[in-house]
Amino acid sequence: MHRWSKLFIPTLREAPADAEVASHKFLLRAGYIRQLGAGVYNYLFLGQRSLNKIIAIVREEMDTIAQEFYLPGILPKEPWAESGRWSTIGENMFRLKDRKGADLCLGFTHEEIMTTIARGELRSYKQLPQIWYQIQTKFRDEPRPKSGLLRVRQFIMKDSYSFDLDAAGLDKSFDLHDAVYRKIFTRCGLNFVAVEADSGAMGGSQSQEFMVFSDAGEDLIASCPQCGYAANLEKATSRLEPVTEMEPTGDGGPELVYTPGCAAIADVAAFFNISPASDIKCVAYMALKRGQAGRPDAWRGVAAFLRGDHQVNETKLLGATGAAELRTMQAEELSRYFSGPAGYLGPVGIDPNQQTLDDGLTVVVDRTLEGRRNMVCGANKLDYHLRNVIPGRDFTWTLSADIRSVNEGEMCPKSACNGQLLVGKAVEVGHIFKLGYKYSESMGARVLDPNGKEVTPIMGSYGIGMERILTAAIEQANDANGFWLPVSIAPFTVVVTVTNMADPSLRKTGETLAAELAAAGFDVLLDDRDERAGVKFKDADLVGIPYRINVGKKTAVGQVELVTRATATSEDIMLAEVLAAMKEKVEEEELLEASS
RNA sequence: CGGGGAGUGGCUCAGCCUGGUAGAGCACCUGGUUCGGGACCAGGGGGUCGGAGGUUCAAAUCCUCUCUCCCCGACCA
Repeated sequence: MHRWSKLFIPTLREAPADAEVASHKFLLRAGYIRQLGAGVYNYLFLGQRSLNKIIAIVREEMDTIAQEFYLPGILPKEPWAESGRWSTIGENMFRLKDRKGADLCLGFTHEEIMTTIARGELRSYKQLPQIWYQIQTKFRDEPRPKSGLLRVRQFIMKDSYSFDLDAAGLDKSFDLHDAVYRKIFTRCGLNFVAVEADSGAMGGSQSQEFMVFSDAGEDLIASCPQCGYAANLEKATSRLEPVTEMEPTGDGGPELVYTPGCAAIADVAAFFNISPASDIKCVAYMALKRGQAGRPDAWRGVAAFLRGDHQVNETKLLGATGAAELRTMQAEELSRYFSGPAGYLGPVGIDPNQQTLDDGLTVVVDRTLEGRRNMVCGANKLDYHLRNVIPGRDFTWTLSADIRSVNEGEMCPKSACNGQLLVGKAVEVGHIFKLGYKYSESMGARVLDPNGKEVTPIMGSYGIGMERILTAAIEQANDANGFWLPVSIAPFTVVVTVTNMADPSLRKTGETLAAELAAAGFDVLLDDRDERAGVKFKDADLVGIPYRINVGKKTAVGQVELVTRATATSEDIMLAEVLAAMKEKVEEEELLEASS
């Protein structure tokens, strides 16, 4: 049992002006955390207590499929140089030098380090599979830390790594993680969804994120309410309604039309009286091509063409082109690749590269343009557009790919489903993905297979952000007065609020009740502060404890109030029945979690 | 890195435009009265106004530089 009067729980009546999102405000107001710097926080008593519970759940579940390690947070340069990431990660890695001048960095993720262990020790297929994990502090010099604990520069991560003999083995390790992650998030009371995610330009065949819907989230998720399809917008696809094509004019060939002042899609659509879906828009990028085999990096022009009512998805475009980075073209670059001004760029008359990211202009068209007819596009000439343009007949491209973001309301991509997609913001709490051979290959991890042949183990990498779990839990369960956590991760299960400590009988009843609850195994906080009842109620509502027992006037008739924070409901209960009632409450909650 | 905003007791903020040597509410300490939804009265402690430089008789206030934090974007294995 803990006594509030002896604890450091610095609640705030008002949220600091810096806090914007709900979880940030409440973590501060409830005395869970205090800020030390941008994206760097002190975790105080309640915050640490909750995190410890989260960690315990993660550890307990991970132990069913993996072995816990603990790797250093301060790391030498060499493994990173071998994998190539010392140079590709860039500014997000905290770097430092030791007294001898040797390069070091702070742990950002541990693929390289785990791989050094694997290559040093694993010799035979008989030793596979291996799944190794750790729960450890990670350091990332984020360009923009934000939203309290949501995006920080130091955080606690459960990261695991699997080593398998072949792809089938990796599938199994991946599926084990999928199942365990679902258990973990369920036990933490999160209302989560598993979504398909982009696996990045660096190989990797499958990637899945675990998301909790919240407006504080930084990712956009497309989901189908009918069939359960869900994907990160970076990956999501959809089916489109058929488009009514325009009738050709004149001889049906491209026709130059004077369109003064019509640089924006809306202007063009209005001028021709067409839907933006019949217009072709152009977004011009410079793409960074990584130099192969010691050759230097180079910026190459990329023109993306897609429907006027669609938006380029830069993650998809990165994947389609294999570029390392994208940025939009600047005026002087536009004039190098195009003859016309911005607003009048079009695909007709352009000579696309044969090879992606070669010297000239790489032309990428969105798949939805293929098969379309009689479209309108810029004429690469100020104040002129072309109509009757047919992709394939009137222009060609370097490659055609899905490079657009789906929009809410489009049809679910599953052919058997006719649901309409929803798009919502979400917080990423976990990510599992199949790495492939990138690290094992580059760093020389090898084992002998049953035939005595040397083979490279295939890897997977899996992460959970501890603070993200806490943050997401708060985001999904708060009101004007505070928040409530699931019993499993709350710092305390129940707070016993003695409404008036000056009354010896109330004090004694509260003490006895709290002791009984503690003896029965509940995490009990006794609010024995010499404060007015109103102050105690406000604090109790604020700090995330799911249940409260008010020891007040009704003790005269042998009763206390049991308040359920989530529903803000109160029931009068005989003192003798409190233990049973609390057990019932907690069991109900666990059942609810288990069935979700 | 681009754009915007903010740094004044622990918190929320006023004062700045138009220089004259710092205030309110909450919090804190003491005493008293209260005691079921952030009480009241009285007394009290606490601030080199983010930092450096400059202008001036005089700077929280004007000027220059700088640091930090927040928001939008870029970015985010």
